[in-house]
Amino acid sequence: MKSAKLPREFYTRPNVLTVARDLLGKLLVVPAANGQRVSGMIVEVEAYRGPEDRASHAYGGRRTQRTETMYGLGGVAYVYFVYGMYYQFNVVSNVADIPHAILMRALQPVEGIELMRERRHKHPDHNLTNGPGKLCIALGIDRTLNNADLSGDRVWLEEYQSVSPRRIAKGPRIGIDYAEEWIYKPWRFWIRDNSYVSRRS
DNA sequence: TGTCCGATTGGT
DNA sequence: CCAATCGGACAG
Repeated sequence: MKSAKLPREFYTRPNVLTVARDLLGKLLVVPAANGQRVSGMIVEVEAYRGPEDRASHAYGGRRTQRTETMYGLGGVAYVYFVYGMYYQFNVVSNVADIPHAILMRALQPVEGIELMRERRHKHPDHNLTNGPGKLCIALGIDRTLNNADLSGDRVWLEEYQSVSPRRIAKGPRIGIDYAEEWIYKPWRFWIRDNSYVSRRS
């Protein structure tokens, strides 16, 4: 079957948890410099629901140079830099001025695996894209892709595999110990038993 | 401008 | 368990 980029309407839906779950099984594609497709199936995500979500960068309506991307119309990439060395790739959802976003936490490599191995030097295949920082390295994602339109040709998502609700697991998000009561929201979703899901908690 | 700290990772 | 490593947010 022919793959098509997900339509704008996929991203602009109001419930960020629904959009997050629906991202599982989709293909994230980032062409390399030579045009070669490098891609992975999304197997783990986390939803961030600003402004009420204490874990979100947009908590309390915080609107700065960094968070501005999340206030745009759904269907763009929100890429930011953390811990002095890693990028994180998010998909912005909902309509303009509602700062919802979904973090890609893990992928299952699909295309361009040789290039991923080079970029993730010395790591075995199961460790190429099983974490939010790792998948950005493997796919060559950096801050130049911040605010990139997902209907454009620099980065996009496609239909790939359908995932039945039975196969979707959920639990608390990772690495947000500062988020008070929002720590416990089960807004992390992953494909059950998939060996590329990130391990840490 | 100064301080604090992070939506992580890899090595001890 | 902990260091690496530096930009963002915010106080002053």
